[in-house]
Amino acid sequence: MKEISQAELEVMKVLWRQAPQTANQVVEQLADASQWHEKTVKTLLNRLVGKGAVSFEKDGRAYLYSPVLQQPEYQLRESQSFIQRVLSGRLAPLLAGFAEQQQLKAEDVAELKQLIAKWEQEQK
Amino acid sequence: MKEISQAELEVMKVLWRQAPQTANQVVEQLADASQWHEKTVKTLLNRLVGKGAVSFEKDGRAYLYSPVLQQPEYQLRESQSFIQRVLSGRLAPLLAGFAEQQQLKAEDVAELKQLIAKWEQEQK
DNA sequence: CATTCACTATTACAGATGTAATCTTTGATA
DNA sequence: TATCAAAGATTACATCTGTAATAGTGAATG
Repeated sequence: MKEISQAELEVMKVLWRQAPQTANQVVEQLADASQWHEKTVKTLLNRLVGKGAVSFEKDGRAYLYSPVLQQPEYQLRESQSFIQRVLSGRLAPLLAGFAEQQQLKAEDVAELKQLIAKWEQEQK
Repeated sequence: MKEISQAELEVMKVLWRQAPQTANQVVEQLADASQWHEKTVKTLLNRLVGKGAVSFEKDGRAYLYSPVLQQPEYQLRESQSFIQRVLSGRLAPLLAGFAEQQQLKAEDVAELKQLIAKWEQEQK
């Protein structure tokens, strides 16, 4: 799988929220947030198909697009490469970055606690 | 400060380990690890100077290069942007992935606990 | 059935990036 | 002092990216 660019990632996010979707559905969602022209979004969709990250099936005149690459896999892969490349293999600086942004919500903390509990179970 | 590309980052890492260094010192360290031609490394150094991430002072015929952008700042900035761009501001999915791959280390968990403790302090 | 739309496919083009090669300058050497 | 060699500066060139515009095609409409 080829690398996915930043602009392409925004398109993937839309497809990850819901799939399949027509090009126009994707365009609409991105028009709000990003000011992108319809043609731009369609180019990005095409490139993603070329890269094997998105597939489509015909539905009459239009196509229905779906992600091939799934978000959890993408996030894991990118995180691992980011941690190696930028953080020299250490997760801690990333957590620190998170802390400084002060954007932890109660819900997140609960989730993190659960993760820790599970992890500690497995260590025994 | 402009973005630093992946190849440029490798040059920064060498300068972060030690500074100042001549172009040739940098070249030598990268020749081992990366197969880069001398000219390539010098181009990267130049681009980094152009981007304001590296400075130099003359030392006779050669230049001595030093990082302007420091590694901790770079790591923090990149981490925050990565958290937003790739993780949509949420840490849990990433950690879940790591846990699943048994890549979560005790050190990471300790850091995570601290993060949570700090958060809980702030809530009071 | 001919024409027009609405889609997709193809093409465009400038700036960034990877990866060097060539040009210019200047200190070192014969 | 004239020449050479090594540093940095400039130029090169294919890809990738961001951001569209234009061309082609088949389904819907008059």
